[in-house]
Amino acid sequence: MSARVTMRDVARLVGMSPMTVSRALRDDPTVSKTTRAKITQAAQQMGYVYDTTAQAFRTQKSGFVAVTLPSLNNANFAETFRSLSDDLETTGLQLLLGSTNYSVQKEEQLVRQLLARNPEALVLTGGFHSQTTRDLIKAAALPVVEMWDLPENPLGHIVGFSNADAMTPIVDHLVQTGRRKLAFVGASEGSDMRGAERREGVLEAARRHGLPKVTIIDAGPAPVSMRHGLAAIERLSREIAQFDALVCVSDPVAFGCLSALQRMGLRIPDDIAVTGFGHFEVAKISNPQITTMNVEAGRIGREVVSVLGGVFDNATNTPMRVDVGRTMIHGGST
Amino acid sequence: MSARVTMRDVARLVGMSPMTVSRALRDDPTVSKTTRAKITQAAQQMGYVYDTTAQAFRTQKSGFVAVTLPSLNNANFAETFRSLSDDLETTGLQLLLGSTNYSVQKEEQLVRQLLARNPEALVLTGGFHSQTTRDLIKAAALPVVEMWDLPENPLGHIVGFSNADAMTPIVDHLVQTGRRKLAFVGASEGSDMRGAERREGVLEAARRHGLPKVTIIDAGPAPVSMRHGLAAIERLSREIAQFDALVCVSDPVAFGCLSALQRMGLRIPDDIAVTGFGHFEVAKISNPQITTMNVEAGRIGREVVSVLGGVFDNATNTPMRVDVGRTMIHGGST
DNA sequence: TTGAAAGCGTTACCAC
DNA sequence: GTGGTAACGCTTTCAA
Repeated sequence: MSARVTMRDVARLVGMSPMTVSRALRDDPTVSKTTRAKITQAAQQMGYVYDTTAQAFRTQKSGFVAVTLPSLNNANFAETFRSLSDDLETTGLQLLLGSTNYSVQKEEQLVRQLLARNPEALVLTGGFHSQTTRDLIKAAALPVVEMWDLPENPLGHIVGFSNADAMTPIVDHLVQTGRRKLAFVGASEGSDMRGAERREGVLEAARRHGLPKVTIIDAGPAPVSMRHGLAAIERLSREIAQFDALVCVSDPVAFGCLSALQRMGLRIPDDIAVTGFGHFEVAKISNPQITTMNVEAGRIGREVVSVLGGVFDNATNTPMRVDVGRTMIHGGST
Repeated sequence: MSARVTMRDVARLVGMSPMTVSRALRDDPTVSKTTRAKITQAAQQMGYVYDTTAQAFRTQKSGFVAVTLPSLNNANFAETFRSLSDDLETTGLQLLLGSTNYSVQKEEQLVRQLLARNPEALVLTGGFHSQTTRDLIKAAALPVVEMWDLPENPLGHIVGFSNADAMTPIVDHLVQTGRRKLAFVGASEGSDMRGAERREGVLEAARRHGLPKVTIIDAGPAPVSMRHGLAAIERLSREIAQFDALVCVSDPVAFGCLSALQRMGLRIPDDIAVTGFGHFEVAKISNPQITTMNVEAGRIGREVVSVLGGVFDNATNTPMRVDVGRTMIHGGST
C-alpha cells in the first residue's frame, strides 16, 4: 500500500514547484507549453490522481449541486434529473441526488445531509417544506431552485407550473364532452402536495362549471401508481358506475383505473371517461390511449440549469420565476 | 455575507478548545455530559454547520459510495437504489449516483467522474465494461461490487444472477404449453448487455428443446421500453402471426407488444403468447397479466450493502459472490 | 476529561 | 513564467 502521489511528488520529479504543477494540470495559460508537457507526462507516468477533495476544501467549492426528488421511479422526475445532469456536465458540476419518497420528514433529513456536503446550489422538487427545512436552507445561504411547482412564497428561484391551473383544461374538456359526475383519484391527504394541488384545481374548475360535488377517491399514501388506481376502483366495485369521468392524479394511476374498469366489463370512454397527468409512456400505449397533460420534464431540468448558470455568472440574486408550459394530449379514453 | 462558523468559533464561545468541540459533536464518549450539552447548544445557536468536506480531506475518507445505474427510470433499478440508500443510511455513507444510459462509453466517462471524488467503494450495474473503465477501476484500488449480473471475470464482488439462466424457466414453460415458434424482442445488438445475455439464454434453451430457430426482433437501441415494443410489432404487422410466442427482454417491452397485438385484433394468449421480465408493475395491471420473471431488486441493494459492510469491517478482500433468486410469475399472457 | 501541535493536498496571493 | 508562503477546517497523536 504505497502512499498517495501528490503534486509535490510530481513537482520533485520534474524539478519544479508544486504551484506550477497545480497550474499546469489546470491548464492555466501562464504555464509554458514545454513545462506543461513535461508535467502532464510525469503525472501520467507516476499514476498521479488529482484530489478533488483537497481542491474542494481549499477553494471552498464542492462542485456539487444537490437535488431532491420525491421518487426516482417516475419517468418525469427521471427525465428532469437526466436533463439536469446532461446540461450540468459542461460546467463540471456534479449532482448529489436524494429521494424524499414524498415525505416532508424525509426531506428535512435529506436536506440536512446534503447541506453538510457544501453544495453550491440546492434544487428541490416542490414548493412545500417543513419549517426546519426552510430554516436550514436559509441559514446555508446558497442559491435555491424549487421546481415542478409554482409556490406563493418561494425560497429562491422557481421553475415549474401551477399544478392546480394545469387541471383546468382537463375539466373543461370533460364538460365539453358532456361529462358531469366527476371523481378525482389521488393520494391520501397530506402525502403528495402537487397531487393535492391538482385535486384542488379540479374541484375549483368543477365549481366554476356548476358541476355536482366532485367525489374524492383515496388511492392511499403517496407514491400512488398503477396498482393503487386499480385497487381503489376494485374497492368501489359497481359504485363506480355512478360517475361518468375519472380524473386521475397521474397516468399510472389512470392506467390502473382503466384496467380495473375494463376488468369489470365497463367500456372506456362510452361508460366512463378516464384522464391522467404527466404524459407517461403508458398513456400512449394503453388501449384506449389516455387523455393526459404533458409537462416537459426535460425542459424543467434545462431551465433549472439555465437559472443556475445565471446565478453563478452574474451573482445577481433576483429570484427567477420560469413557468413552463403544459399541453393537453387527447387520447381515446375521453 | 458573513464568514463561515467553524469549530474554532464555537470553541471560543464556550471557552474550550476546538478539539473538544470536535469530540463533542461526534459524540465521543470521553467528553463530559455537561461539556457536550454546552457545546451542542452553542453550535445550534451559532448556526454551526459541520463541514464534511474538511472532514473528508483530513481523514482521507470521502464518505461516498459511487453507484452507476443504466437508467433511473426503471422500477427495478430505482428499487435497488432505494434499498441501497436506505440500508447505507445507518453507516453515514452517501450515495453518489450516475446514470450510464446503457452506454459503455458513457459509463467510462461516468466512472472517471465518480472516481475523482474518492469514493470508498464503487457499485456498478452489470459485468461488462470497457477496458479503460476496468483499468481506471483497478488503478483506484477500491472495493468494487458488480450487480444485476454474474460475470465470469468479475472486478471484485458480485451480487446478481445469470441473466441467461433466468430465461430457461420461461422457455420451458412456453414449450410445456405447446409453443414452438418463438421470437425474442429486445434491444439492438451491443446496446444492452444484460438483455443480450437474456437473448442468448433463450436461444440456448430453445436449442435444448429442439425448437426451430428463434427469430430476433430488434426493438432499437437501449433503453427499450413500451413504445419500442409496440413499434417493433407494428413494423412487422401481420408477419407476427407466424410466431406463437413472443419472449420479451422486459415487461415494459412485453406490454408494448401486447398492446400492439391487441390493436391488430390478435387474442392473447390464444393467438400468441407474450412473456416479459422483471416483474414490473405493468405486468400485473395489464389485461391479460403478463407472465414474467421476478428478480428481487430490493434484495440486490441490501445484499450489496451487506457485502460492503463485510469489506469495510474485516478489510478482508476475498471476493463475494451472491446469487439472488428469481421466481417465475404466471400471468394470463401465456 | 481536555488541550496543543501538526498536517491532510491543494490553491490564493504576492513576489520575482 | 515560476516559486514561496500561508491557509482552508478538521482530526490524529501525544501530552497533561
